[in-house]
Amino acid sequence: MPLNEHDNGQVDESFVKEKEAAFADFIQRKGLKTTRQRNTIISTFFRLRGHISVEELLNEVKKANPRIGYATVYRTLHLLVESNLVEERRFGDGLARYEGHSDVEHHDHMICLECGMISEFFNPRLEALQEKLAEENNFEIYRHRLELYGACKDTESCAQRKNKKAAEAQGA
Amino acid sequence: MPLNEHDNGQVDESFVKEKEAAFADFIQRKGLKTTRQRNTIISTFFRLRGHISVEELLNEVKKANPRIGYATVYRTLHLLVESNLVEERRFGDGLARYEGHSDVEHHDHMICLECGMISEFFNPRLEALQEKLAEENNFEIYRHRLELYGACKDTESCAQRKNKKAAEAQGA
DNA sequence: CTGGATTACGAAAACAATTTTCATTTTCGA
DNA sequence: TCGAAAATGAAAATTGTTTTCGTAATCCAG
Ligand SMILES: [Mn+2]
Ligand SMILES: [Mn+2]
Ligand SMILES: [Zn+2]
Ligand SMILES: [Zn+2]
Repeated sequence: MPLNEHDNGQVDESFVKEKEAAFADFIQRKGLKTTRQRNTIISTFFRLRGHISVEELLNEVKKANPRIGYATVYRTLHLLVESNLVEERRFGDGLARYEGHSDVEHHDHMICLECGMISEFFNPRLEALQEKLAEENNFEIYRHRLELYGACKDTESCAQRKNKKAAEAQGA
Repeated sequence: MPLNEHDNGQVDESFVKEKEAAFADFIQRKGLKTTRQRNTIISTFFRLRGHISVEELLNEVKKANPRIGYATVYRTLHLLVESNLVEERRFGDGLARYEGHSDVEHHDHMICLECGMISEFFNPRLEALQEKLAEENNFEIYRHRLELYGACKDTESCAQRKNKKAAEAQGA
């Protein structure tokens, strides 16, 4: 079951330019070198939406430059994470996913196990409660991850699909 | 109420017996066979505390029977998970960990990135709040995971160790 | 008790995601 | 422009886990 993003829509150019500049800055500060490949990769990455796997990214990158390989994509993603422009996610399907949108504002995820939809949410009370619990345990939080796995109850309901499956299993 | 990893106490025999019986039941119901190896593995597993990796378990198992191999340990752990006697966890270090204690009561985790300590907590308000947020998003939760990554602030403080490291990085 | 179909075992091979190696190319400051 | 340092890409290596396959153990019908 692929974790699909049901989100089309365009990314605006100024956003991409901003990220490219921030990455260039990071590269500079670290004394690394600007390369054609890295530029292609980050510019491609920030034009994509959602939670992108390495393979997805490489496929897109290859459209611009088919000679770019896995290693460089992996390496560049590590740099993006190190520069705080991108966050790595793992939703339990065995592959790393990367997201660079929503400006590194923290958020958590709900993952529909039926259709793969991933939605994001943020709730200050929830965050505060975590801090409170950490405090009580004499613990200092650097970061956290909260993932809700389940099914959407929307139109065409994934939750219903799940029930049907359960019923079939009974009958069998 | 954090049960921490460095807890040494003994596991009481009745607990182990109970789990062995429950597993035997499961094996029976599924029409599988009772084997010496599986018995060794589960009996070893339930005598261990904490969040056990496959390698840790295999090492212990080999003390009882050195001929048991990885494949059987993996296979038996899958059965334990399927039977709901054990839960699989992944705390981001790339390996699966298994826990069978605390009677499958749900709980979440705080992981100290300095000393590796894992403590467990449960808070009904936090759980309720998640349900409320799911409801608002028209989402049905099957399960969730919440992990707080950070540092303990106890004696000898891991948090302090972290600060020292940061200071050194500055100085360099 | 068996016989023998069924299931399990274990060593090794296969896998999948990711990292590393290494020969070659590119970058960039002196 | 030169050359040290860094980056690239193809391929090999690594890591955690799963599968294969020949052999062995289980267990129930007879
Ligand atoms: Mn997200
Ligand atoms: Mn736990
Ligand atoms: Zn859905
Ligand atoms: Zn600690």
